[in-house]
Parts: sequence; C-alpha cells; structure tokens
Amino acid sequence: MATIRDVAKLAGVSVATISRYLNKTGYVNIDTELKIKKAIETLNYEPSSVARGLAGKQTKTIALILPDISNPFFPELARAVEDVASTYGYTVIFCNSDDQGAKERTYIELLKKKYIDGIIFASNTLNKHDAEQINVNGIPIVCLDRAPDNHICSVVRSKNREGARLAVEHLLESGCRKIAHIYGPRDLITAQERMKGYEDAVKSLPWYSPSLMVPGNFRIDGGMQATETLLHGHPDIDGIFAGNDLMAIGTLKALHRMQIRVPDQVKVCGFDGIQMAEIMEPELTTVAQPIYEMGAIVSRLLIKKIEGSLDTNEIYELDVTLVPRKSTQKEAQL
Amino acid sequence: MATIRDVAKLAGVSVATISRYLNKTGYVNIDTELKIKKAIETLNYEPSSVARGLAGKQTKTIALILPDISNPFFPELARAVEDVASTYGYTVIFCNSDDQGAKERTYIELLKKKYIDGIIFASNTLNKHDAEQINVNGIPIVCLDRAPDNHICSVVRSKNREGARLAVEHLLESGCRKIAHIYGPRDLITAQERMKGYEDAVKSLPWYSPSLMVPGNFRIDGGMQATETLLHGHPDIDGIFAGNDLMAIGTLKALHRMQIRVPDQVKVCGFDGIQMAEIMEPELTTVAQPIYEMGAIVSRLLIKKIEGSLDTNEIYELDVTLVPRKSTQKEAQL
DNA sequence: CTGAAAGCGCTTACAG
DNA sequence: CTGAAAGCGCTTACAG
Repeated sequence: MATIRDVAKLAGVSVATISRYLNKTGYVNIDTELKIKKAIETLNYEPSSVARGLAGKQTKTIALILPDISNPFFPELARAVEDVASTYGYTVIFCNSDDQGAKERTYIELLKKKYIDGIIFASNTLNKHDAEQINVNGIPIVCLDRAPDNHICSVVRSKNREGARLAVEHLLESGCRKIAHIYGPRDLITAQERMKGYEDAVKSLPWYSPSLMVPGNFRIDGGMQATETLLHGHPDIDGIFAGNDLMAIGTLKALHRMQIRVPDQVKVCGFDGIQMAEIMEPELTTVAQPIYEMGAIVSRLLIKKIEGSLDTNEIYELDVTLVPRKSTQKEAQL
Repeated sequence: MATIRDVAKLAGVSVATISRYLNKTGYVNIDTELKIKKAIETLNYEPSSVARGLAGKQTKTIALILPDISNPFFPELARAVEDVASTYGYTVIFCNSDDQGAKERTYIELLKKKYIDGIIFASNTLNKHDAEQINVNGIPIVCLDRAPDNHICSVVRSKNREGARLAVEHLLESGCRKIAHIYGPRDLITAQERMKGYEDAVKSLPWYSPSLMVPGNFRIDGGMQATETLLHGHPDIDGIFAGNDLMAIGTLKALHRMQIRVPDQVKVCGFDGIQMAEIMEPELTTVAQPIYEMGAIVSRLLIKKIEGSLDTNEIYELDVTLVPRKSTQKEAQL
C-alpha cells in the first residue's frame, strides 16, 4: 500500500503538505491541491489510521461496554451506537462485561492501550473509583442509566420512576384492584426507580402491602418464579407490573402454566419495550424506553465530548411511552 | 503514561531488551529480567497497542461484519465471537452491513486502514471480487454460511439441508399429511439449502405441489403474509415448515389471528433455535443451529489463521438438532 | 544475552 | 502557502 511519502513524491510536494490537505488543517494552494488529489487517486492512497493514531492520538474508535449483547435489550442499543458512530467516521469495539467489575476493569486497561477515543458505558458496576481512573486518563466517557456518583460523566437514561407510575396507573384504569410488583436487582438504579414508581402509585391505596413486591432478576426465569411466589401468597392479585419485559414474559409463561387467563383474570405490564413483548400471546403491554434513541443520543454525546464541543456533564432523562396491548385489555373491550 | 523508553532507563537496559522481554522473543538474562519486571511495575507501564500496531503490523483486533445485530440470530453469535476473541487477547470491532455490498466495502476499506488482523464475515453479499480484494491485502478472513465461490476463505455453517429434512420428517411423524414451506430470500444459501431439504423430504409424496412453497423474507411479517397466502390457496394444509424461526413466529401469529389452532389443526416448525422460539405460546418446535458454537469456532479459526497455524481453507459443517416443542405435538400426547 | 539504529506512517510545531 | 525535522512508542534485523 502507498504511504504519504509516495504521494508526496508523486505530487512533488512535502509530506507535511499532504497531511495538511488530508486533515484540512492550514491552507493549501489550489494548484498543489489538484496535484495532490491526482497523486492520491493514481496511487489509490489510504492513510493509515494506526499511524495517525500514534502521531495524533486520535484513533476514531470508541468502545461500547455492555453487560451482555445476548440480553434482548442491548442489540437495538448497540445498533444505534454503531449507526451514529459510523456516520461520524468512528468504529466501535464492543465488550461484554457480564456486569462484573473485574471484566470491566480489564477491558478498560486494554482500551487505554489502544488509544480509544471514548467509552460508552451501559454496564452497571462501574464505581466511582473506576470512573475516576478513566477520567484521569482523559478518556471521555458517557454512561447509560447509572451515574457514577459525582458528575464525572454525562448520563442518558429514561424516566424510570415516572414510567413505572404510568404502568401501574394503566393497570388501575384497566380495572385492576390489587397490583403486585416484581422488581429487578436492587443494586441497579433502574430497578430501584421503577420500584419507587410503583410505590408512588399504590402506597396510599387500601390494599397496599409490602409483600406485594417480590424480587426477580430481570430475567425470564426470575419472572416465572416471582409470579408463582406472588400468586401463592396473594391468590387475589389481578394485576402484575414486572420491572422489565423479560420478567413480564416469565410472568405470562407462569400464569399460562397455572392456567390463569391473561388479561381476564390477571393483567400484566412490563417495562422496556423490547421486540419480544410484541410476539407474546397475549401481546404484552409495556412501558417502552426509546432504546434506539438512547443509543443514538449517548453516541452523539460521546462524540461531541471527544471532539471538544461539549465539556459539561449532564443527565438526560428521556420520555417513556406506555404501549397498551392485549395483556392489559379491559374485559369490556374483549 | 510511561513508555518503553522510561522502563529501559529505569531498568538500565536497552529498549530492545524490554521489547524482547515483553514479547518473549529472544533470550533475556534472568537478572535483567528481574530488573525489567520491577521497572515495569514501579512505572505501571503498559505497552501501547497502537505503537505496536504500527511497528509490528499486529493490532490484536478483529472485525465482525454481520447484517444486523438487531436480528435475534446474531447477538448470541456476536457474544461467542467476543468471548473467544477476548480470551485470546483480541478485541472485536462490530459492523452492521444490512447485507448491502456498498456498506461492506466501505467497512472493509476502513478496517484495512486500521490494520485489523482479520475479519469474520457473517454477511451474505460478499462476492468473489470483494473477497479477493481482501485477500490481496493479506487479511485473513473466515465466513459464516456463505462460501465466496473459490476457496478463498474457511467457512463455518450448519447442515441446513439435512436440518430441513429433519424438520419435515418430524412433521410427518407428528401426523401431518400436507406440509407447506415458507422459504427465505433466494439469494441466501441458507434459504436455498433448507428449501432443498424440504423438497428432498416431500417431493415423492402424492400431495406434493410446488405451490406449497411460498416466499418469505426471513422476518416475522414475511412469515405472517406467507401463511395467509398459503392457507388461502391450500386450506387443507396441516403442517408448515418455515425457513427460519422469525418466519415461524409470524406463522404462529397469523394462525392465531385466523383462529386456527396450533398444533391441533396445523403444526409449525421453524429453523435456527433462537431464544424467541421458546417464549412463544405454543412453544415453537425448531431445528436448532449451534449458534454460540458457530461463533466460537469461526473465531478460533480466524485466530489460528492470523497466528499462522492454519493455512488451508475448509468448510466446517456443524450438526443441527431438532428441538420438539408444543407447536408440533401429536394429538395423542395432548 | 544485549545494544544501536532504522523504520513503521503519520502529525505538528517551527521556520521561511 | 510550504518544507525540514522531530516525535508518537514500539519492533526488528544486524552486530557484537
């Protein structure tokens, strides 16, 4: 492959001029510009990103650290990140952390060595110390959902609490008179916020009891187990708000096995708005996060930070929307 | 950050020796090794991958080009790729091609500039010309499913034809007497092979007719439409083999809307073994590809090629397994 | 077993 | 508007 030196020789100018032309930094005479253009074309020259990285400290590469791409929530997010990254000429390295701090740290070390330009953190275990660690190295970072304590990076998240309230209110309006909640891992801020939203909506109601909140793990199996527990303790439940769609799917499965009809006997609402919700039978009502948009925004923020046009760290809270489907349909509508 | 020069100075040896120590190339005296170790530790030295890339032409980075990570088939594959890559110290860049040749070519250009060590191609539009283009540049490449004509790269795929035959035979055994097939895009080899498998199994049967094969697009909506078409033309169909799970999900949805009971009136079988198949109601019978394993194998092959311990290009055909579920259950078993 | 030196392919002041 | 030169942080023959 041709190098910048070859181009310089062929065009009859210096390497520096080629570089200036390529990066549009500094003026280049129109005539020499033409010569350069021609030389580049005939040589089929492509500048080496690696050399650029070494010399200029910019690799046009960002990293996306997420818990697990197999979790149905993340593919759409990842797609959005890659889409906007690529339109800005960035390339994305993707890392599965399994929400393990150790893996995250290992990746961060690796990424630093690669002179990565920035990191999108969609993982939950990043603590203050780690974030500072990254910041010390001057690597821009933007987080999803979780804000690592001090305002060390921008954060993009949905209105989880409000969304949860919406979900419960929708269940109430659909005729539910006793609504339970299956919550996700307590160390996840999303799970906490959704739990709060549930409490906001029901704590003043006569039937409310803390035993209506049971733990799940944000996975299908957790939703199934929690549902069994729930109906064992409270056979009169007629509404379940699951902290995410996967658990809601588990709920639907469990109810089906128990031969409890949805939405006739029990109505179910999830949270997230993943594709799977729509293919369920009955179709699952959910509070949809703007997943693709979240990915797009977080990427744009990061790129702005990298390119220096953003130096404040703010929290962006995105609106959620209730998507009513069959699983919460009123009897009258049937 | 400390550089190799700092380490050399502190350890009182030359840069070359540090490099040799780091790369385990050439002998290093035990005493100086100790000094080097200490120096590295006190300086917290981490070699720059970028500099290594420039000097040594190895970036320890591979690319995964797939059509769309949002397609439920790919997350698990991507996860496998990343898992094995990371255990071998490689990092993975992921690219969504949407099966568009133009995007693929753009990516390849970009990746070449980044001195990527190798490419995994899970996309379908790579043609002979492109593959040669890559090969000319000496970038190792391994493909999924599709072999670009001449044996220019290794290929990993499942036994699609055999799997399709298995599916149809299973439907026959389950009591079906007229089985239709919804096939995927004709330019995809997987779709072609599965169609052949279907034909293998049914073409000698009395009821066989080419009109029992209708096109889908490998997506849910395609499965729905095809199913409607099918039942319109052949109301007596009692079995449908969809070319992939997404279309089978569409089939289930369409049948539900038409109030046709599965598996009582019509039995349905898909292909792929994605997670979604299991959450359907009724649960979807499918021919499962070893998705994770495919990703793992393809990655190992690529890394072997990169590291020079593999120079032949072969085709690896992996076994598929029929996973019988509710959607094909015999009446007797109900 | 170890060092000096060239080179990987760029960018970036500094002069002019 | 343009060039010479140093530098980014490594690796790799080549000597010794």
